[in-house]
Amino acid sequence: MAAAATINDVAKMAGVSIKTVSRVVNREPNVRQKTRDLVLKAIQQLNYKPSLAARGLAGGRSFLIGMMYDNASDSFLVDLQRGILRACRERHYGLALCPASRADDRTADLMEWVTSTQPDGLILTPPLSDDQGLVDRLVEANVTFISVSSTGTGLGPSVLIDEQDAARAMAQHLIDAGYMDIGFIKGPPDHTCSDLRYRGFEEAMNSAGLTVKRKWVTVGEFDFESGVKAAEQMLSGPDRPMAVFASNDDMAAGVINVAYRMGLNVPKDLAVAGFDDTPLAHHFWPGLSTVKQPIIQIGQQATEYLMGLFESQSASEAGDKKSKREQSMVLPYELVLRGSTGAQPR
Amino acid sequence: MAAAATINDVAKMAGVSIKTVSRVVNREPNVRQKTRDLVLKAIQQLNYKPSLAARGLAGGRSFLIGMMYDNASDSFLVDLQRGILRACRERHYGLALCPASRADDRTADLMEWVTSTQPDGLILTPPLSDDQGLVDRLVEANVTFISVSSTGTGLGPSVLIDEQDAARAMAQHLIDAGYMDIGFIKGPPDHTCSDLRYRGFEEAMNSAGLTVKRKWVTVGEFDFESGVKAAEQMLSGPDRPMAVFASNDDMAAGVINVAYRMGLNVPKDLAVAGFDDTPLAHHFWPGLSTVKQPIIQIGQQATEYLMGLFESQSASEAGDKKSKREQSMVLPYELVLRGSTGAQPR
DNA sequence: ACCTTCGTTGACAGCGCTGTCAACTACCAT
DNA sequence: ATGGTAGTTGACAGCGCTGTCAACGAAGGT
Repeated sequence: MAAAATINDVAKMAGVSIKTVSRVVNREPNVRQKTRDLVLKAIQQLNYKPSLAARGLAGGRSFLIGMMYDNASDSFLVDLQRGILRACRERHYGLALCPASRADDRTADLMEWVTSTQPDGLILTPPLSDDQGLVDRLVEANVTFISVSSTGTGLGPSVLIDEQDAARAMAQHLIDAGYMDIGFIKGPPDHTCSDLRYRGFEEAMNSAGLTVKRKWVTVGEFDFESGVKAAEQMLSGPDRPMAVFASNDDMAAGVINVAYRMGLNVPKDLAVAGFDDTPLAHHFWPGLSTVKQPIIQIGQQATEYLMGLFESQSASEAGDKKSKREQSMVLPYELVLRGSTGAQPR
Repeated sequence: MAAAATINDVAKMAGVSIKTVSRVVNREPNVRQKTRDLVLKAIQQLNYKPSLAARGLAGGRSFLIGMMYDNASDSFLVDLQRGILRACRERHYGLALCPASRADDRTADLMEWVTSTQPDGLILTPPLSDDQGLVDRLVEANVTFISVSSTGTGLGPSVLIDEQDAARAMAQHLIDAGYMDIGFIKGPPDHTCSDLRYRGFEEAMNSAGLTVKRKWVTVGEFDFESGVKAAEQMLSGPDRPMAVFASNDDMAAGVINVAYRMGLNVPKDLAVAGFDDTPLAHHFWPGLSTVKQPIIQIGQQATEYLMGLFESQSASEAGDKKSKREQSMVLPYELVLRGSTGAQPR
């Protein structure tokens, strides 16, 4: 393993003290431009990379971003990681993963992970970001965090899309395509997005003068099986909807699956729409119309925002914690229309 | 943030020196059982977790396992991470992710990541584990690594299933089910498993006295689109196979997709088999018959093996590097039979 | 000219741990 | 007893970096 250059080498080469190098690396103020250039040049020439371990040990920080997740879809996790890593790489941060356990006392487990890993900031994915108990403990432990794809509990900032508007737009698309009788499969109530997506659907229906039939609204678990179950229930009676809007793709896949089994043609006999644009969505025939969240971007932005948070926090220390809270960053979604709602064949 | 206990606290509580605590934490020999118990008790009571940063800095190690990947399927990545994390957690190691860039000089990029992150060990996933250029550079840089789900280049150990036998078994299943004319979609040639899977298929065909028709063997890219392309080609002529065995699920999904479009009933008109058991496989109707690799277990075992490697390496230092090489660990696969090959409906 | 203030820089301690090495304790064979 | 060996423990330096604080020089006010 090639011996990596240390801060000492850089200092010697630039003819300054190691402290000055440290200042340059950390973008601290009060370094003359000339000196800074000198140091930067030396850093480049030696291909110097600061040691996370040493920085962490000396500075009392870990240079780690934590990502806590549970139960999320694989593609969501991988894309989010991609975004986070992209942001981390520039600033020489590392990513520490924390999959939630299935243990009884999950919150305690997670908090133990936090205190033992000591990440400088934490990214929460749903449904953890909607877990009031967990969030309370995090605030109490003074951990800087941000949630993604969820409004969260109102106790931390978040990066997300306008879920309600996205659902409204998709429902509108169904209505525009001539589908009047539309069923809806909600997500589990512990995800705040479940409610928002439903409200968007409702909004579109109402403004089109259509009524939402109670018996065509069911609750699922965001997984394939619950989509199957919901569809079986919704499609079995003589009075069945012309379209089903599922709160996510996995459940929509379940609906399509049931439709096939019942010999229904999609989209002729039944239109189906999903949410999330998982790889699944375009592997189906016909392709599944869905809402695409810019997950990678969400991950990257959330990470950058998070870093800004704890860097400013340690600078000003006490004080304006509250001012930073409750802020959220809304990114644009994309309606992806495929064959399952009668759009172009793929 | 609750102040975490340090090694000093533990030492004081147990009435020993910090060095002894260190020995216990690191499972070093030559500590009396009585002393060890005393220390362990103190560790438990204080809920002491050693600081990765300090350990790394002092010991010249990073306590990080690196995971390098490129282009793998999301579910593979997430499951592998799960396994690795499981192994890491016990031993207080961290996981550092390194997604390969699309850059021209990918190898240089990866090596830079290695020298800057300094993981104690590296886990390579296909196709990186089959990249001779990369592996050579790793050996040269004296990095301890292991590959998963791939025989690799013969330069490092690996943890995997018997791909050839698995493919043989699946092909045998098709033959037993009465399918005689079977097409095959290979994976890309830079994955060693592509060849192995094909050989297993060939083996089964030959031993059943069936001939492999050249025009029914195509090469794909392990993605959905290439499955579509291969299927279109294979199924368009008047002389088409009764079954298609695709080297992975994504391509098999492409085949099923084309079958639907062409109005073919699966499995009546066309049986389809895949490989990997991605979530996709049971989201389709009918369910896709496939081979399940115990990915989580592979990740865990690979990690444990890897740790054993570099721990023994630093102990004996020079010497038997070669004896450890070329070893591989074979885990059992599972044939998952679903509707797409005429097995029970789901 | 003087003192003040601010911007710029470096000396130095120490973060929590491990490696080295020396000391000390058994215990065995002579 | 005597020496030798192996097992057990602790003192201490130092890993690469940052925080603190003090020193220095330049700019501005009187």
